[in-house]
This record gives sequence, C-alpha cells and structure tokens, in this order.
Amino acid sequence: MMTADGRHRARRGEGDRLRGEILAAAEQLLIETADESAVSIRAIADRVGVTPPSIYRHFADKEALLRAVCREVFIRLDDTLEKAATGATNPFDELLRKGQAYIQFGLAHPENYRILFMLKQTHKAPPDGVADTDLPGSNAFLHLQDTIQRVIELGGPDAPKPDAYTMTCSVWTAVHGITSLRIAMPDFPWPSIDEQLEMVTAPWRQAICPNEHRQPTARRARQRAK
Amino acid sequence: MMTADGRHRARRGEGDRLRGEILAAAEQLLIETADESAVSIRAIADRVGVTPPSIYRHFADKEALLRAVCREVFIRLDDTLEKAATGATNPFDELLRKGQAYIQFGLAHPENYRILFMLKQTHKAPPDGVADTDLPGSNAFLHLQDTIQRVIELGGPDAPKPDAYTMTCSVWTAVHGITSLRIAMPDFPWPSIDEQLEMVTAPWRQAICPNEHRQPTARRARQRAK
DNA sequence: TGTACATCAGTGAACGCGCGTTCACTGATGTAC
DNA sequence: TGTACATCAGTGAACGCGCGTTCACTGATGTAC
Repeated sequence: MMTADGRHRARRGEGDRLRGEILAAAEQLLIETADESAVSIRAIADRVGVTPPSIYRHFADKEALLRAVCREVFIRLDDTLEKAATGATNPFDELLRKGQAYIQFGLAHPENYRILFMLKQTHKAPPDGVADTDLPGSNAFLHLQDTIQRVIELGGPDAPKPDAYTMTCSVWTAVHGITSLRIAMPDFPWPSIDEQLEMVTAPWRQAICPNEHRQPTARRARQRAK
Repeated sequence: MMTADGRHRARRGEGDRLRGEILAAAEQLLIETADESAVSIRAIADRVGVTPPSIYRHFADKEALLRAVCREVFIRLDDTLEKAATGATNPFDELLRKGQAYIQFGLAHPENYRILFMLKQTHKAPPDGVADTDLPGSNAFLHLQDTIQRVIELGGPDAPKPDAYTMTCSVWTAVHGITSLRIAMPDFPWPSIDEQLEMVTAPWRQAICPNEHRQPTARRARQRAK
C-alpha cells in the first residue's frame, strides 16, 4: 500500500519516520501560516501527504502532538542560546548575547514562540509522572541562571548581590516582554531592539560593574571583540 | 414580541441597550471561562438571552464585536492606571504605582489582557479612516509617557536623560513581560511581584535619583505615605 | 380618542464549513517453515 | 528457494459538533391622520 502522495510507507522499524515528518510539518505550518488555528490535524496530515487518521498511530491526540512540538522548539531555543553564548568575552557579554539571541529567536519564529510562551500552558504540561525539571524548557532557564550567577560574581566586593533565581526570572521576563509585545503588535512604532536592550541594561551594567565606564553597548562589544 | 428569555425588546431609541449587554456578556464570558475560544457569537447571545442573529443588528461581524470589546477594556485600563496615579507623592512614585496597577489589571482580567496584548493585532486594527491616535489604547500610552517625562525631569542636572518615548516603550515592555508571562505560565514558581519590580527598578532609581539613598521599594513607599 | 400603518428589534430555521476523532479495512512488509 | 502467514502502517468513509452567518419572517412599538 502506498501513502496518499506516493511515498512508500515506513517499514517495520521505521515507525519514527512519519512521527518526525509530522512534527516537522506542524512546525512548518506554524511558521508559514503564522496562525495557530491553521495547524489542524487535517492540515498537518495534508502537508505530510498522509490521511488524518494515520496521525493517531503516532500521537494519542492533538494535545500530545502540540506537546511534542513544544519540546522540539524548547530544545532548539536552548541550543540557540548556548551557541550564542560561545565566544563571549565575559559573563556580562554572554548575558547580553543570550538576550539578543532570545529576542531574535522569538521574532524569527513568532508562532513557535507563541505556543511556548503566549498561550495557555496546556501544551506544556508534562505528561503524568515526568518532573518539571525534565522538561527541555527548564534547561534553557538553568543555563541562563548559570550565566547570571557568574555575572553576579563578576561584580566587585561592593557591588549589589541580587538573588540569582529572582534575577534570572527578571531577565527572562524582560526579554520576553520585548519579544512578545513585538509579536503581538508588529505595527507599533517600536524603538530598535538595541536601544531597548541598552536602556534596560545600562543602569544594571553601572550597578554591577561600577568600575567600568558607561558606554553604548555596541561600542563596548566591538572593543571587546578586538 | 418578547426576547428569548422574556425580556422586552428594546424600544425605538434604545438600540444601544442590547449593544451594551452584548459587550458586557462578551467580557463576562472572557473573564469567567478564561478561554478565548469560549467566546462565540452563540455563547454571547445565549448569555444575553437572545438569539445569535440579533447580534448582527449591532455588530457587522465577530471581528467588529471583539474590536469593540478591546476598546472598552483599553478605556478601563487607562482609567485604572490614572486612578492608581492619584495620590502619588512624586513622579517616580506615580510610575511605580502605575506599574503595579498595570500588572494587577492584567492578572485580574487575564483573558481581557490576552485579547489586548497577547493575540494577533487583528482585533485592534482601527476601522478604516480612524487614526491610530484616536484609539483608546494610545491614551494609556500617552499618559504613561507623561509620567515618565516628569520622572526624567526629576533627575538632577547630572542624571542621565533618556529619551522619553524609548523609555516609555521599555517600561511598558517590562510590565508586560511580568504580566503576560504569569498569565501564560501561572504554575511557574515566580518570585513575588514586588521583588520583581524592585529588581527591575532598583538600579534605575539609583541612576535617575542618585542623591537619594537606596532603600527597598516598600519601605520607601511607606515612609512617603506618612 | 381611535384606527390604520410603517418601522425595525429580535426570531427560528437553515446553510456550509472544518474540526477532532472512530472504525473496520487493506495490503505491503517481514518471518517461519 | 518458495510459500503461507502474522504484523501493523496507513486508508477511506463516516460520526457528531459547534461555529459564523444568511434569510425570510413576526409582531410590539411608535406615529400620522
């Protein structure tokens, strides 16, 4: 028997092939249509070239499928942030790079970002019996907390020592604010992202690294790169 | 002829009565069900005690209805912020109060907040021929910009003088981040809102009012209130 | 004051649609003899 | 090497559902004479 569009069906051991194609198609649809409601079981099946019921051989229901998509996107987000961090010259620089990468990731894949952080958390609920810490989303968070811990330790003995966890939440919250508001209101006359990041971080830089001179972000980054 | 649930229908001049009831029902449904998809023409009509087609005598289509709901919510948000500002002892205090009120407003009416700032901007597009500045949403923004202008002027001659518009966007973005991430992920172990606000504003307070002593927000507020 | 009439707010039935999901099935693939 | 058989990935048809919207209508309200 052939698949609807002429592909041969998966062999015995290849059950995961279609599974992967389904996930890829779901993500593709999210990106292309930029419309969560366009991502239906039927549309996904269509895109893969398969009939809707065959989805159910790989996912219990739509909910489980979306949960799997979230998992993929979380992993990709974490990867992106970690890659962005390599090559940083110091923890503060690393934090800045991660922030920029986070925003760029969200703006480049707005509907993916949307299902992670702008919808009800249903899709993100762990399947029964899986601890929160096993979720790929928390990896990105823990990695960020790492960076921030090092930023805090960077400060001189007189610098304020905020709680790393609270500060991680605040940083996340800040970049999420920039990202999600732009996704929701792309037509608003936003200032440039660099301006916004500079405005948010400038006094922090001052407070945490009080012995450095205040300079525009971009200039500092360029100087460090030398 | 009587309405479906026994109310008398509106008299000639009272066309706006049902209109108002429809808007109220739509908002009620958003709040109660906390589920945008539960707000259908049919559900709204049911709630009002009227048949679905009668909605169309008051709104061209569902889109127009949601636009009207947004308008109402924007007005209420602006009111809430302005009320929160009265009684502030200085511009910085005013800004803080507005920030707190904004977050509380969002958390108290999460689905209302959601349709304003977490969905695609379709509902918020002005009807043809209406300038952006006529939208009630921009009132709240302009009022906030006012406050921030005064905060900036509060700083001594040596304090940094950031651009008021950019800074307004940043403040909005910051409180939106706190609000929307909590709405999307209510089960995350967030720090307290006060902690988060303090963490975001502390270095700013330092930078803008460098001649004041740094103190925890709450303590300062209490002292001022005396 | 009484009557004929126009208005128009709201009705009731129906439309076509796309959705998630189910069910019994088919037939290519792999395996045992 | 050839054949009978079990497996199970994917099919095709159908389900019931709630949705937004349309249409011709009804009958209470207000008005003109």
